[in-house]
Amino acid sequence: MTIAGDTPPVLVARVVPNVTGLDKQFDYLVPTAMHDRIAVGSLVRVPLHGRTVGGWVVALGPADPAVPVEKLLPITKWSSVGPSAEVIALAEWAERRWAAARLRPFLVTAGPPTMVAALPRSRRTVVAGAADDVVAGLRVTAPLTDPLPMVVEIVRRGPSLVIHPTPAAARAIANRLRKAGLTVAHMPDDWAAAAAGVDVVVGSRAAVWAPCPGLRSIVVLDEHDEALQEERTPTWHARDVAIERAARAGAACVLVSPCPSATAVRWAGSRVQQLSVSERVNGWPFLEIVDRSDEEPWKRSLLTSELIGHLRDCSKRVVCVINTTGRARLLACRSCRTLQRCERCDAAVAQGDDALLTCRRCGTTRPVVCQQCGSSAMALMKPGVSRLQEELAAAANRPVVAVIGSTDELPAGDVYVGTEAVLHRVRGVDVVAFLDFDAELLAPRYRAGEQAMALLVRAGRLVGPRSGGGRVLVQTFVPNHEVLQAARFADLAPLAESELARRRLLGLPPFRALAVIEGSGAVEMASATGLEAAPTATGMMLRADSWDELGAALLAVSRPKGSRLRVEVDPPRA
DNA sequence: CGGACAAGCTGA
DNA sequence: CAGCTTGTCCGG
Repeated sequence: MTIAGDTPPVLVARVVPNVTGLDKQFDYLVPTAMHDRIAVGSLVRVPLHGRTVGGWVVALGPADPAVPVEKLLPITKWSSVGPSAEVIALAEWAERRWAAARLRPFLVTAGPPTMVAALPRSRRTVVAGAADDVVAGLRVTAPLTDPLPMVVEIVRRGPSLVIHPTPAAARAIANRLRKAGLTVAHMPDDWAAAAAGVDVVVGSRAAVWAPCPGLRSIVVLDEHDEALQEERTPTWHARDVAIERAARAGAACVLVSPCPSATAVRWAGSRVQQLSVSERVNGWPFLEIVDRSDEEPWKRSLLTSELIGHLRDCSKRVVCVINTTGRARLLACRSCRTLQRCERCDAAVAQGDDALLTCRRCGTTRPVVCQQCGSSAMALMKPGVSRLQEELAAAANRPVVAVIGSTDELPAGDVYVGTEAVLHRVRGVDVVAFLDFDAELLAPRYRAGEQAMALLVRAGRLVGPRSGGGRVLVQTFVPNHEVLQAARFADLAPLAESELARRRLLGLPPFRALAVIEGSGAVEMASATGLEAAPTATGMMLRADSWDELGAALLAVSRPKGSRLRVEVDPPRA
């Protein structure tokens, strides 16, 4: 028999330690003195295995009758305000959605970058009006549409999260919203201000986890951009988190893109807002399609006369994009015409910047000598950036800068050549030329079409509107490809429809769920899930009817011990 | 993760 | 059998 007041109520906190590699949760006693400070989400310090570690409270409640209270240790210290209980629940959803089997990475992303002892005063100025709620759904813009008026209109209707894939663009949007008279928290630096309450919280993908009390809408700009997905596992995607978070909060999710992903199109259904025809046409750059299919096969060159015309016009700044690095990806002997292959594993050899022939499969290297006849004269069947720099410079009669994926300062120049990464590094360009666009368009990835379209959008933003003389030049053997036709006529609706039909037919997202498992033990783990599995070049591909089913199956199997496995749900490179 | 502890190998 | 490495287990 217990007498009320005799023993204080026992409050127990479930804590996720902030320790990498320790994917477990532990229960601790909440000392009476901390009852008013500790909430779900709080950052605390707890004793663990003889040391003190930081962690997050993810649940609070009475003691579990099955576990004697005497076994529990008390929380050492309250450290900081943390994510709200809603965000903790969202993280638990994401843990399953991306089969993470750990909460920590989501909590790190959602939490404050430095400890927050107390929240500042709320700076919210807008008052949510129930009558004029934001319409959730997809807004299809054009590459050159300024999204700010739309964002301001949405933000004025209640507390909002605005996500942009690029940190620099997010910062610029934050500044412009401030100028528009709104109170803004820019993530991650203004975490405490966001938690206290502002009109709008702005940031790149991690900001989808930001605190935002009274959340009314989430706007995801450039929804198609792959930078919205985390590249490390768990490979969570800010668009999918935004959709779930808004649904849970009863807020409106607004996805904005000139080239929405199939996922966005399917999610939106009939809730799609299009621009007017004139806004569309003016917002898309001029696309110049160079049809290479009637070239004589033996004369095929990546330097078409259309491209040379632009290169020789010294008033134009030109960026050439080719997704082959080094000097060549494929070579043939000029005297005996043998395709050069690896002497050890038979794969085709490539020529890097060092000029040696290297096997891209097994790494074997040899000097430039034909395996068949010993000649050293090679035809470059698939030339790369280094070789094209020389060819382009000769054709242009002016210097050409090769941009090889580094973070160094970009040398000044008027003509550049590089992989698609060059599109992130230059500005003020008149012409972007895709030398071999078919490598993007027809790439063996199920999202190749939308990825190719995203490149056209990026290029279009670099060159500006057709009225300013900007050009996106595309060299292709498939000029009638639906992606090119959609961009050319600034009308993506037919493309979206056929893309969805194809995805449905082939059982691909957003209709079914995909994951890849890579590393040793991949085959065993894949079969243990009981899901539909197929081998890929580097591992196993799994498929399920829904993300729920996929996540549950992946979490249910224990990883074979000693295996070094990497599980990617919704793999970014599939 | 990081400490504790057990099992396995080596040299005297 | 001390001294060392390697592997497995566990934490509230």
